[in-house]
Amino acid sequence: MSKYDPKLDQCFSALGDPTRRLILQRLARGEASVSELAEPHDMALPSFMEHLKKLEAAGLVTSKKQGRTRTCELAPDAFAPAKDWLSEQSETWEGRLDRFDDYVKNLMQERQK
Amino acid sequence: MSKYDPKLDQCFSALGDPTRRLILQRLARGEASVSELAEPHDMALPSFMEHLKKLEAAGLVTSKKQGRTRTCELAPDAFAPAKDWLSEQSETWEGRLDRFDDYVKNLMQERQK
DNA sequence: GCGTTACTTAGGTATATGTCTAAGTATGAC
DNA sequence: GTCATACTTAGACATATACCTAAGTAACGC
Repeated sequence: MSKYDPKLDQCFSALGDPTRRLILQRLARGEASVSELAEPHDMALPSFMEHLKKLEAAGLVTSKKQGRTRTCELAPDAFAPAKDWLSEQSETWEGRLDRFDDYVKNLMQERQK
Repeated sequence: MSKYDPKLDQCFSALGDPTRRLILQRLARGEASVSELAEPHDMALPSFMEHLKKLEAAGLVTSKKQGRTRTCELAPDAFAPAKDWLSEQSETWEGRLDRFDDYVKNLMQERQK
């Protein structure tokens, strides 16, 4: 049973922003430098860096600096914790004991329309 | 290819809060009234209702009021959009053309240690 | 070494978020 | 009809978030 995990807060919150999801979609195709990543986003660089910082804090992205260039990469198994949590809930839902009851209840309501 | 979808913002943001994830975990086991849901949370009811409102806005929860009681339920396929987005990224990542290159690069780095 | 590039740090602002208390409203029970 | 129950609405507040500009710093490249 999944207990409360503060890392999931950061992970899902990070995913809740369109800019950050676009960064992840880009990184899914391969590593990139900060300026490469920033280029399509109409945003000042410091603002953009904040997004990268959150992705890294959430464990979704890793980065290393070589010379003056920072290269970012999708973290290995970046999405596993999020996917696992979601799957666990889906499975609980699908395995509910009262599922048949609900099914019947809905059917009855449909007929009354 | 997934374009920018504002519904995913709400969905992932909703998941980024521990109170809301606990609500969803509870609802995965079956429907419940607002007060049943609120009971384990040490929080004023109006504050708690805000969380429910966000879950509903995100399409994760549905609710109907019968008399003075509002019953909440996990939305059908609540987690599908989130799971789909995550899976799409994982697949892109796993299918990268340069994956073998990376593998070799990592191997070389390991040997230098 | 000097200018250019690629970030970084500092500090500011506006809006959103998560919480509260106090005061509704609508139902159900007696 | 009156009282308790189950939310709801309204309004306040503190912190977090998403952005900005301006001014660093630390490599390259000639």
